[in-house]
Amino acid sequence: MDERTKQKYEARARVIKAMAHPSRLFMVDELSRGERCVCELRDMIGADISTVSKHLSVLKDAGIVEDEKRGLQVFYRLRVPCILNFFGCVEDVLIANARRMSATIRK
Amino acid sequence: MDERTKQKYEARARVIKAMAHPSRLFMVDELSRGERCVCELRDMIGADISTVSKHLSVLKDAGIVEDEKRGLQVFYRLRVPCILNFFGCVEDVLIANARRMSATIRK
DNA sequence: TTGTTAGTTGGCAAAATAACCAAATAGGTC
DNA sequence: GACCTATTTGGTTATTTTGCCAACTAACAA
Repeated sequence: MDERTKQKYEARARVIKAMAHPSRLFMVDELSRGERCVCELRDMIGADISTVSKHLSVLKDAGIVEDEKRGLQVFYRLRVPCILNFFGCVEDVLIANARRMSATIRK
Repeated sequence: MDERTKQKYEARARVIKAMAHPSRLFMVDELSRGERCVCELRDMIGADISTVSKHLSVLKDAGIVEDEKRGLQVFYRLRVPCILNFFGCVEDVLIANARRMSATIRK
């Protein structure tokens, strides 16, 4: 694998890695319904606000969300809505896994 | 966030996390073109075969690939082809990022 | 200017990942 | 059986990721 190809997959992996956490996945899903401020997400997730803020900055660094400060609050929104296509397929994988599990149990 | 919701996002995150590595992303891409044995993937990736094997077992545990032993070799193939939809959107994010970068530089 | 609220940043300890080597296993060949 | 080859598994070390707390900044209000 040449250097250029390697870099291509590293760049892709950075984006996917940014979503590879339950809280961040939840944020993406929630932001798909419209912008939210950090405090709203903190209330929904129930973690320390500094934790939520860091998760959001991971998504922001990956280019998945963007932020806008209005008054005291910072609102985040999805920058690339197609990111939602992920969920459909991930769900398919989970459904297939569930089927496999029950098939295994029956054996 | 109630326990059930939390578990839903944890399950999704496990699938996405399984793809969140350059080598594993490459494997998924490569397997989309047809099944490959471990040694073929090792040759393409250039890592130790034990490393490649462990990456494949991560994908397998997540339900993304399945394996079949034939003779001495073990062949892996995609179990859920829709996983490829990921790439299109990830690419969109990267393109948007590149635009943002050059816009920032111009400032 | 003092206080209050919303959010970010730095630092730290715990947990999870990654890559390699060595050893074990499994399928074949001689 | 002895001997390859392909792959998996166990163990170790290095690196990265997480989550919390405390300290800091920004916007606004009294």
